[in-house]
Amino acid sequence: MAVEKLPRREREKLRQRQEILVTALDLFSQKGYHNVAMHEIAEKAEFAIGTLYKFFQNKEDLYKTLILERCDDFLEECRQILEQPEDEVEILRQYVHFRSERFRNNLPFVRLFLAESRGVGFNLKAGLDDEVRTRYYEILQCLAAVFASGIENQRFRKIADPYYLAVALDSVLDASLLLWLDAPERHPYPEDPDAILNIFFQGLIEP
Amino acid sequence: MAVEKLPRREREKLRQRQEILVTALDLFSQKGYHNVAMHEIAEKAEFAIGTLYKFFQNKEDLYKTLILERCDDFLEECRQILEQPEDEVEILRQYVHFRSERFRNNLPFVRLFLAESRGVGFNLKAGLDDEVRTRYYEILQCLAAVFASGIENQRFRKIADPYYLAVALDSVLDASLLLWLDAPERHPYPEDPDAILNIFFQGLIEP
DNA sequence: TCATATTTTGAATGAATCTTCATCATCGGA
DNA sequence: TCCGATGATGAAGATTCATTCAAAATATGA
Repeated sequence: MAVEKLPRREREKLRQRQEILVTALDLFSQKGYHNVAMHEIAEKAEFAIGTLYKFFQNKEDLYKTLILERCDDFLEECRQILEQPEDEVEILRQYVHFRSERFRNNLPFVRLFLAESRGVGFNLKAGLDDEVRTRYYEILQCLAAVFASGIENQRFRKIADPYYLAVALDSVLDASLLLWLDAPERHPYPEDPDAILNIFFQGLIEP
Repeated sequence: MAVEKLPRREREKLRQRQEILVTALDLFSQKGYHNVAMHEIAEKAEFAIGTLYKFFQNKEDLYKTLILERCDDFLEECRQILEQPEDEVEILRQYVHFRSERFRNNLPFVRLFLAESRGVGFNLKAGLDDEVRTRYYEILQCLAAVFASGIENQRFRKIADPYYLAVALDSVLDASLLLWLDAPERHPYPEDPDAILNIFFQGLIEP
């Protein structure tokens, strides 16, 4: 985004802003919105409290910005994968792979994202979840389109509504990643996307 | 539990306690732990604040009691269904049916339960989630045992580890119920357990 | 180097709210 | 009916914490 073109002072400002956001993300995802005090963020980020208020109107604004900015990045990447003109199975594989990696490398964000997108994030008075969920639905729609296309050209059997399949895949994906997160020694990180996809691809009951 | 045997005064006390718990559950599930004040619970339950402290040590104790008591009831009911000496498919049907009904009839509790059991409930400083999750894992184990038994006697194909199948079924179940909760007009309440089970029973890809 | 503009700082403020406890109301037996 | 015990009450105390803003520090440019 042509960050280099900005005057030195402006670049410096952006860097500070990022530093605050990263620190805040860390703390929020560990302890939850209400268990993190502004002075804690300030201290850990090595700024004075007042400085936080130069960048963000208030605590809620800081939190919202944090979630929504990252949410947009994340969902844009999902969209790019899902809208490739590729073979449906291949797209699903890539999608599962991407989500897994994202999960592994952005744990702090993912924890908050899950809370907000699942509608069980009670952090803000006026739920942020609406905004996050609206965005999340768009991705589910993209994912549903992949299933629909697969059914259309008869690669998939129509075992359920495409949107419903999208929801199911996503929830299984998140659940299996949470499993790994909880007990990495017992549940290995799912390197192979097919381990997850097989649930959908292979029927459980003997034919 | 032989409630009738208690002296009148004791029964009266229990009733009040229940009333407080129900009111608190309602509020917590609507607004989240930190957005509910003790005076709010007191007012809505039509008691004085001091009275709440006759029954519970503090706010955290009230919340924990609330969750854990109901959690135990809920999980005990799950266990009874899962441990029947029945046909595996039939058990799964009953389980899905029971969970759906429980969801529909105990929305306030379910929202909190999901938040705590999924490890995205940031309410208490010293996470309640550990205690809820330990209990939840037990149920997943029971569910896994059903899958294992089905695989054992060749009713099911071994498409994945039983515990993993349990996690997958549960997450799809919750996701599809949340779908209904979000937009009942678009996503009808899943009356038929098979609508959910089919995802597992039928493979997606054309053989 | 100095005067001015800009940025950073963190102590002070004040609002929210958990918790306590002295006081008041109610009940049961004499 | 009266009295002591038990239970209920909610105002006041204590604490926590988001936010402000006057003052200090730093940067800019002449």
